[in-house]
Amino acid sequence: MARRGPQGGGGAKRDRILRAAIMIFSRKGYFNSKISEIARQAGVADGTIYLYFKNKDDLLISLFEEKMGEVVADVRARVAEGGDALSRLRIFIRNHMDLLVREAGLIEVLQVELRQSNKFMKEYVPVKFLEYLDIISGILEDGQKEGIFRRDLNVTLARRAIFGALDEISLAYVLSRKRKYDPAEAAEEIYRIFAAGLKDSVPSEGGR
Amino acid sequence: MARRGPQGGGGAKRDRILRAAIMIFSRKGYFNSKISEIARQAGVADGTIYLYFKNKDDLLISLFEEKMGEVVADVRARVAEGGDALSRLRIFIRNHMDLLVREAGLIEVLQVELRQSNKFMKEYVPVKFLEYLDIISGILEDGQKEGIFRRDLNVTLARRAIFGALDEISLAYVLSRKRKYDPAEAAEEIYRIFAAGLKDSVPSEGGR
DNA sequence: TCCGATTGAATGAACCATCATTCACTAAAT
DNA sequence: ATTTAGTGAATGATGGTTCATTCAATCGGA
Repeated sequence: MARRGPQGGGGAKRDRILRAAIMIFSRKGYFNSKISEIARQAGVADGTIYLYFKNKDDLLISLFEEKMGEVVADVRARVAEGGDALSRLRIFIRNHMDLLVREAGLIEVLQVELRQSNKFMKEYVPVKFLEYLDIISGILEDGQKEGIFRRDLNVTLARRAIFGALDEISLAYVLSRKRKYDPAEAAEEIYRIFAAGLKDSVPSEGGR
Repeated sequence: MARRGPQGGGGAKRDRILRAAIMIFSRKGYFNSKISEIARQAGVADGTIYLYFKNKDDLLISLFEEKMGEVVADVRARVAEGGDALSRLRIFIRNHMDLLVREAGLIEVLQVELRQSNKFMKEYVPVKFLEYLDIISGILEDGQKEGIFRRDLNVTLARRAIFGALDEISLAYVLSRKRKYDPAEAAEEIYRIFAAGLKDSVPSEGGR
């Protein structure tokens, strides 16, 4: 079970391959990336990759799960430092945007390939990604208990909205080479929108 | 210029192919869809596709531009019926969610392939998609003039946030076969969040 | 210490299935 | 008869995967 390469554990070579894959996948996308390119980038032979990964798909999945796992563990720790739900929401948002700088390649792969993957990996469930979303749910539910957020807020929907907003802004950032805005400022603006949006309510049969 | 098939204009056969492509692309994704499958689905021979489209990429791009063009024109008309910025925002959001039902396949293709396309079509700029985003900007700017939305709102960021939220929720809807929520209700919840979020502000050094 | 044997990681050329694309041909229309 | 739409089998390129072989490290007997 869970045997995954010559040494069995997390070898340096395995990690070199994973890093190379992030680099190549993020540049060209999964389908346009060749195993031989990844091998070259990692400084190993084509065949070596198959000592550590079952096939090309497995390489992508391992990348999703392992790297995303690190990200999730990291955010959890950071968010735990926050006080009330509002400040924790802010930390979460801020952290997400900071990831763009720290882990640009990884984020780029996740953003583009995670969607695609549903189409060609029928069996795969992105566990770690769901955990990431659960962190948001947790904050929202706590906020309701604390009386900060609306009680009738649909948490499932709201967490998706928050993630979607962050994701889309990250995407725009990553794609435009111009870097039109600063991630930290963006985080603050997004925080303001949601902090106000989750808190108060607006007449349901609104404007004219 | 813009010659694109035997009849030159929008033939019925051309449209059959486009519709078949939406169907197949939405099921398997661009790279896993075979021209021969699309041909079979459309009831034409493989070669016929090349009478109407330059190549596989061109088929995808045409699909983006033409179908998205129809969508944009349609939303523009609907939004124009609204009164103030708030009610127009609500119409826009509601319309987006309704599209999920009316144009499920198309939406699915756009959501998944638009991101990918940046990686392998270096020259392609998704004009119609940007127009869609511009509709949101327009609403937001009007809202500022009307004194409904914060003057210091970063419109570029906010429109991305709104689109991102909608897009992510649509994605969840499309992917989960369970249909956990109703698009109309989802639209209302999203509207409430943003209506409140764009309007009021929250102390910038919040929390604690 | 030295040397042959054994082990398993690493290699990369070759294999072969998969499609996108082409084009010689047929059918229909004018 | 000539032109144009449509066909679908054949072609050629591509690239994931395999596996026979090489190489280095470790081991044990003298």
